[in-house]
Amino acid sequence: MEIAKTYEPQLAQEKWYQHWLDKGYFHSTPDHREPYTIVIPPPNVTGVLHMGHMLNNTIQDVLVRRARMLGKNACWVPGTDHASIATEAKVVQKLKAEGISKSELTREQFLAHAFEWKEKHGGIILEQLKRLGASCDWERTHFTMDPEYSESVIAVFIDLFQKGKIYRGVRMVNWDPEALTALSDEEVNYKEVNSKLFYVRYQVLGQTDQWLTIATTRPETILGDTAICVHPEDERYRHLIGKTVLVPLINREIPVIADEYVDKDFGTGCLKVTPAHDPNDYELGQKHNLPSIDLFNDNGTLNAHGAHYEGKDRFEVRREIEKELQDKGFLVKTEDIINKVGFSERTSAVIEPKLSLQWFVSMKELAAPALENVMNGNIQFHPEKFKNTYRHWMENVKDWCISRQLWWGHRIPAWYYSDRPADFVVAKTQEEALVLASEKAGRQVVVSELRQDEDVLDTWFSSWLWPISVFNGLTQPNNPEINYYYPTNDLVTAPEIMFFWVARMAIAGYEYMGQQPFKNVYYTGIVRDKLGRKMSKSLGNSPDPIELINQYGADGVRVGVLISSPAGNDLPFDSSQCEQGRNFTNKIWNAYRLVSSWEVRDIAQPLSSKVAIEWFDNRFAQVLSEINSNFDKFRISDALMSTYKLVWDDFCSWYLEMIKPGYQQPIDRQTIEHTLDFFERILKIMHPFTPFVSEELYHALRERQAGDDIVIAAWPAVQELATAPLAQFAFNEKVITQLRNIRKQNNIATKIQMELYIKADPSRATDADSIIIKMGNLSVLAYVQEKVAQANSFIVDGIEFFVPFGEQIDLEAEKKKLEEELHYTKGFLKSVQSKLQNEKFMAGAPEAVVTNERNKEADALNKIAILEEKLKSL
RNA sequence: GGGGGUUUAGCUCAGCUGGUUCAGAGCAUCUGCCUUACAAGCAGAGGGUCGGCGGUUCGAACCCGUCAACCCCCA
Repeated sequence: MEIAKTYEPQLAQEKWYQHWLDKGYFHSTPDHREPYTIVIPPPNVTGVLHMGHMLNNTIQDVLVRRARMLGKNACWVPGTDHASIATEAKVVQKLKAEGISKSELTREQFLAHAFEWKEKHGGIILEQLKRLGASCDWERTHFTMDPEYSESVIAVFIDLFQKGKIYRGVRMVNWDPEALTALSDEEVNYKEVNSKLFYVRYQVLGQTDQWLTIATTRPETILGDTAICVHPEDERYRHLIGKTVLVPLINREIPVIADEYVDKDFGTGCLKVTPAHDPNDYELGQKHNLPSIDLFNDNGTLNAHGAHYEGKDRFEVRREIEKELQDKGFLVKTEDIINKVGFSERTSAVIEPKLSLQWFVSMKELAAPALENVMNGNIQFHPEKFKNTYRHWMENVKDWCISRQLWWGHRIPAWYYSDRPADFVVAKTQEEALVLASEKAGRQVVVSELRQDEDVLDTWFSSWLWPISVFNGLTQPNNPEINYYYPTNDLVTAPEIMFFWVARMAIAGYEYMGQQPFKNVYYTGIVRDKLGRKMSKSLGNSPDPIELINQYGADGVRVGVLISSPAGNDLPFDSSQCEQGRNFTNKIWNAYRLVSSWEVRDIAQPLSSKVAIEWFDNRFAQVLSEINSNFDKFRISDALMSTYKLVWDDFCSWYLEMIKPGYQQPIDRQTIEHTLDFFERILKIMHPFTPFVSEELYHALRERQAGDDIVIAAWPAVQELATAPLAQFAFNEKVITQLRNIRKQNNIATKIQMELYIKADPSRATDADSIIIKMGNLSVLAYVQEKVAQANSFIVDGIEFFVPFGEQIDLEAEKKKLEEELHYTKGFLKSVQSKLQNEKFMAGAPEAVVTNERNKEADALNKIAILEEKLKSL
């Protein structure tokens, strides 16, 4: 049968993925083997695959596939995250497009729409992962809002509340006036924008014409001022400390206070303090016991404190108040400045710092074991440098605001039984809440009085339980699965979510399992485009991974994203890398074409083949241990590069060429058997990187019994290494390269045979000379006592080689070449000798180093003698 | 403003305890080849004051100091 000249990946991909699924190879259940567990960083349920996922999941699949081949019980748990704010924003948008506004709907109606959306789009991303070849245990697919998962989230909330770790408090939060919710700090993007700095003067009370001028970018908040603050050592304002000034337009009296927080050099050195609308002002307000005046409604319009601006939008008020301040003589001047403003990641609305009643987790104590166990290495970070960042954050950890004013998510299990904020209980169900409320209130509370908190929990409050709850470790403690799979082995994720996810999983792991959730954390880099920009949907610079797979094959893309992606470093992605990956799959495909084309006969084995087999056997062992050690150190791209070179250079360029029979000649049985064995070993170590082509060729290579598939084949064992064949080959390689050079320089075609004379004792002859004869296409290889005149010559490891000149000779060129080499060697000798003549070197350097230098000197002297003699003879 | 990191070939990166791993790899480039597995290929070659300056040392890409550029995180 004719085999295609190029590898066509698509058929193999469908065929083998389905085969693996049919055989249940990815499904894991606890057994006697050592477990190897990875939980996927759950992508947003309605997301689609982007290049970041591609990189991240390829790495996980490589690790899982190798572990499986190493005989471990490999379990890769997939799933999706409900991603409360992102998903809710998408649903709101979709409804808006249909002319439905969220405010028209009840909570139940909205959730019905949301679930419908989730059913339609959820899981798309998981199907895409299958295209990539991800060997997840799909029977274990989880979703962070599955009933049992939700149960564990609520249980943890209740537990932490009972332990006093969850509290309700008024805090300054990032308020999104469009989505009408608080956001975590991580959901706010700060951008530089062009703003105006307004200089506004406040009259000092009791003085006829004394004014104090402040600078602000937010004049609309003037109505909420409750103090003016200056630096205590600022000579300009010292005399005003303790005095009272009047807020412009409304003439409210506020004090002038002093605090070192104020930057004397910014603006006028006077700061207006609006505790309700700025986090720093809030701190100042707390410190100085200032009242807070909240000016805004939730949607960003002004409330009754806004006086005659009540009901108008904050930005409209900014324009109007500028004019009024100007008209009434309060505006001194304005300046253009650039400042940083926070925007909502989801709605792009300008964030309004806002005081509100929210739920918090008190972090300090909870975080302690999670910090300690990363620092002491129980949890290892790869690369290690991220430990510093982690420590810095964990040592300064702040309380975690976990409430979100959304509907899509886990609803906070708090029940209020009156209008007083303190009158609530935390309970799993309404029935339990009723009992607790009655106890707490000291009276019989009735169901109609109970009102559940409207907020849902931050998404991360569910994903921090991921490694535990995918095995139902909280709802069914000590079940066989959690006991077997937990702690998991490796976590592969991006450094951006080190704090909101990795750190919090560690915290939950110690709090609820008394153990770390994973042993290693591998941080991937950010995928960037050629210009170094982060790949993002909004920039439109991210290629569609599925398109790439269609174009280059899944194996090609996997190699493409891994080939230059060291841990923790950004990956500058270019589709040419996928081309390199595709070429690699094609290379091994063609190696198979070659091997399969040979006719096998019972003939004698050529000596060169015997030597080649011995060499490759050892070479394989050598590279395999390199690959293993790179994997152990999580140096995935290095492991890939070693594999790539072993396949391409050692196996294809050297080994196959060495054993290749002449055109239309048969091959002997011994050699082909060894070759098939090598081929199989190579496919095995390729498998984690290129699962499809390796499975395809594994089956093409030999008849396989049912159940003999490479995906579950054993990873090759490391054999003992004989160094002699490797050294011999390295020597021959140099000789062959020199011969090729001579061919090239003298335009001698490959098919023309050459003669080679070696000036050395014939006892130096070895079986390996057959390799030189074959690869150099020599008619003669002979050992001689004297140098050969009229010949190209070269030196390898101190031995002279001669290739007699043919018809055309270029004496001048040969002479020039020798002179250059002589010049270089003399320079080298000089540097070595100057070292040896340096008394300080001789006194300070260790014996071994000195011996080395002496050897270098002797070698150089020898070489110079040979070169000089050769020059004379020309 | 605070913290962390990076700087080695055109690009992306290795380089272990300071010394024969004598500055390396892959890609790209150049030259010659359609040699019967593969032009998605083969063979060969060129290319770097290891960011600058100063120091320690017999010896520095590696240790110390300093300056510079870039990146990330937090505020």
